Amino acid sequence: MTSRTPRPRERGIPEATVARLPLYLRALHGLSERGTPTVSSEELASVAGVNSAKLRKDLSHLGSYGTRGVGYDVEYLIYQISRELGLTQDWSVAIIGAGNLGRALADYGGFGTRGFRIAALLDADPKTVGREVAGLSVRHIDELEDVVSDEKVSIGVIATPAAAAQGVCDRCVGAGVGSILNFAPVVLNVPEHVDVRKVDLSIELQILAFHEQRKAVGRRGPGWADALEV
Amino acid sequence: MTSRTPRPRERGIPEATVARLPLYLRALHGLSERGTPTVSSEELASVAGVNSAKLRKDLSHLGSYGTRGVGYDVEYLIYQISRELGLTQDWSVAIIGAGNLGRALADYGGFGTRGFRIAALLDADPKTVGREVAGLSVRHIDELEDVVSDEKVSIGVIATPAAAAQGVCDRCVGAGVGSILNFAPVVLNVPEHVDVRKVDLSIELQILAFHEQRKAVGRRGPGWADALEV
DNA sequence: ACGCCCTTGTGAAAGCGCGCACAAAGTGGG
DNA sequence: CCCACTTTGTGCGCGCTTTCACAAGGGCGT
Ligand SMILES: NC(=O)c1ccc[n+]([C@@H]2O[C@H](COP(=O)([O-])OP(=O)(O)OC[C@H]3O[C@@H](n4cnc5c(N)ncnc54)[C@H](O)[C@@H]3O)[C@@H](O)[C@H]2O)c1
Ligand SMILES: NC(=O)c1ccc[n+]([C@@H]2O[C@H](COP(=O)([O-])OP(=O)(O)OC[C@H]3O[C@@H](n4cnc5c(N)ncnc54)[C@H](O)[C@@H]3O)[C@@H](O)[C@H]2O)c1
Repeated sequence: MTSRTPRPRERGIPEATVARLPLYLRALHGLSERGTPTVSSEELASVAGVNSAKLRKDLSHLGSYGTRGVGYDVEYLIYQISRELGLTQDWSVAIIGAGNLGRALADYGGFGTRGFRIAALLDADPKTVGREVAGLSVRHIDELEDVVSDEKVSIGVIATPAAAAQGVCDRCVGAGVGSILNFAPVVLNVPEHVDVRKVDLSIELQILAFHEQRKAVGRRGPGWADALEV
Repeated sequence: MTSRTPRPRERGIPEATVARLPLYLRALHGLSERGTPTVSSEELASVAGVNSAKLRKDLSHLGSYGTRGVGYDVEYLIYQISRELGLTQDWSVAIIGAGNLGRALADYGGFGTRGFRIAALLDADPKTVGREVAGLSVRHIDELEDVVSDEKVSIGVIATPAAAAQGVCDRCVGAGVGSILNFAPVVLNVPEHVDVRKVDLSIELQILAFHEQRKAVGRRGPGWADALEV
């Protein structure tokens, strides 16, 4: 019981922690640019918008990289978090669907800054294929398998209409893509070993609407909705 | 104990449930379009990609809208969830920042379909102001307060560069906006009564990279990283 | 009218995540 | 060298979330 765990980083960082590490990383880069050499958990937590105890516990999952009485060395912590997240290597990303969203993503500078390289932008529409976007020529969707294989693409970003998303997803998986970021408003079915994350604007707005309505009901006085009930 | 709760919907639906209701709603709309009259928790859960027990517990927070032995009436459930989320009324949304992302959002049809109306698209750049996007003329950021007040905007979408986001956010809050959807990679500080949700591409990619790296380590055999440790 | 079968709604248990509060550990001053 | 001060790393309890498992409830066939 008192025997300390031999490995600081056993196996498996809590998912909630993983989701916050990029947040810390962003905050640390901000500090780094301002030349700050060290930072306390209190300060860093404040910048990242989280509780300081949570921050410390999160970081403790990577190892003991802080110095008691001092704080964390900014550069060293950036390196450790980056390594843990796998950002010390480059990742090739393919964006499928060169519509409004796909083009905005491709054109977005912030992508490349963290080691993500846009290997290709693909589309099915002949009128869109060949078009130049952000220094990339839009390629035809049938080149997907070649692109994934040649460019070692491991992350696919789906920005096609909802109806086409599952089909595109299947092709990505078949070609060897291991992770998918889905913008289309559908639930994608994938094999066990493939990770999917979704971004859904509409869902976010609906959640905001719910809370907004709650506030409105509060102002109006509770109980008004009873008139609608049977 | 056996006395049934007088109110089916006491007060406060769990946040995790609220976040899934839009998912169910989307699935139900799909079923509705296909003319399906009723659906069981098992089927609906499958379409929405969740566990059926979780679905039933989620729905039970709104009331007892199912029929044992049969399932849920699709249209009725759509209405109940919509009402709970506050989608039976319209919400005015202002998009601030008419760059790549802001224009893509404004041009996105799926926005309006769930009762969200884009009241205005604003920008600070004189070259962008006046430009026509998706039937809207881009207005100057200084009109923000007027727009919010005149159009009863309660939700603000921030699509400006990170450096401008907090300032824009403050102006939104000052003008009376109660909810903010933030695309800029910064943590926004807002008063207690304002809700903020964020969408961050870069974070999503980093989370995917983490898992991708894990898979790679697994294939390569564990323990290889020890060589880097002191 | 009755009983079978299906599905809901929900206790209960297990799991996970959060944050308090504090001991341990390292720094710097005298 | 020692002591006071600062900050980390974490044990612990609490509340939220998920999942199981099943009793209660309702339709439908006979
Ligand atoms: N634009 C937004 O702000 C926004 C917001 C939320 C969600 N979305 C979702 O993102 C997706 C894309 O949105 P958008 O506004 O860019 O749509 P869009 O219609 O502008 O672009 C879709 C593109 O996908 C291409 N495409 C269609 N089928 C394809 C296939 N099988 N393979 C490859 N490409 C194919 C089309 O040719 C088109 O260029 C949609 O699912 C939409 O619901 C968009
Ligand atoms: N494009 C993407 O795919 C993407 C992805 C992830 C995150 N983001 C983030 O979304 C935001 C917008 O991205 P983008 O690609 O559209 O950038 P962009 O540079 O194309 O557009 C930003 C727009 O905001 C306007 N602006 C600047 N200051 C303003 C102010 N004070 N008030 C009003 N408008 C102002 C600019 O004039 C410009 O039109 C950025 O913070 C970016 O980091 C974008």
